[in-house]
Amino acid sequence: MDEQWIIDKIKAAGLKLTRPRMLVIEVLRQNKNGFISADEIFNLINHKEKVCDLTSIYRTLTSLEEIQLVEKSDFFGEASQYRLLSHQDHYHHHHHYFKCNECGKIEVLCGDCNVVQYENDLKKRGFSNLSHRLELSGLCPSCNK
Amino acid sequence: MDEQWIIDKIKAAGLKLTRPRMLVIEVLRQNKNGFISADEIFNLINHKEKVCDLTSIYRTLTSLEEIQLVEKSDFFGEASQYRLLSHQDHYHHHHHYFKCNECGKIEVLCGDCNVVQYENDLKKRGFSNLSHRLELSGLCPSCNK
DNA sequence: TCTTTATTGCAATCTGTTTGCATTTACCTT
DNA sequence: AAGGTAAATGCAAACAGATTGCAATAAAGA
Repeated sequence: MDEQWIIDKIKAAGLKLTRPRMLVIEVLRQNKNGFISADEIFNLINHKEKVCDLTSIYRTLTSLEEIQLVEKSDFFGEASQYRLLSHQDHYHHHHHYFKCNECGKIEVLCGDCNVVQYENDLKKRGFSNLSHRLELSGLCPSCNK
Repeated sequence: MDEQWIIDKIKAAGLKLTRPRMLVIEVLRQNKNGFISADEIFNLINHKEKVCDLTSIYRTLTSLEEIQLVEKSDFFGEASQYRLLSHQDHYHHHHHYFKCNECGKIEVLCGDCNVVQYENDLKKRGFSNLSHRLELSGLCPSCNK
């Protein structure tokens, strides 16, 4: 594992650099930009021999989410999916999601967010502290043939 | 129960007018425009004596969702919530949702949908069959004081 | 190396939901 | 109004995803 900033961030948060954590991070890194479930992480880590418990994976993911290294997505009531936030994500934090109905893959869409207009209208109606989540689905370019 | 169109719709779908179904619909009707979980429905129905099983409530909700009398919402990984679709909803079917972080209530927001622009951009990039779901959260007008 | 405290593995538990199956009920036919 | 049939029910068991308690272990500062 190279990415020093990840290690720095973990240490800065007062968390220990343990084996399960390193394994989880390594899997997340290899899954760059994609989402993956706790169970899938578990299977990838343990496919040769059992080296890490599922419980520890959940706990690791929760910790890493707390220090903003990981983002959790609950997409349409299915098992939660996780992804490693990139260095940039920390500063530019808002995303939209696309899930393909064919291959099931979840993509992060980086683009303009015109929902902000909508939020402004709501503020005028008395709402506050607004945040939102936009989830799209359909067919992704590769399944759309 | 008055609303004849509900009964008509159930019969038209070839479903029987059973007691559990009537009870569930009655609860949903009294909860007009709001979302409610299977468990809450169960408790409302059975608060005096047990007259209907939770299993039947789930099955009823599934059936009613299939014939588009009920809408299901999986909000941020919590228990699924359901609401009765109004007569109009059948014809004008797209909504956005707002969940208050304080009181937990989910509201249906009827308003313009400027996400359509965004979908058009995606179509140009090869995506198709797009649909979306917009979930907002924050403080609702009554909790925002 | 020693000590402390966080973290782990395991088993048990939980919540929300679904399934199998024998019994019951709505409702169509007569 | 009674009877037959397929659909719907209740109950118990199973399920999936996730969390918790606790004793054993391991990371990292002294």
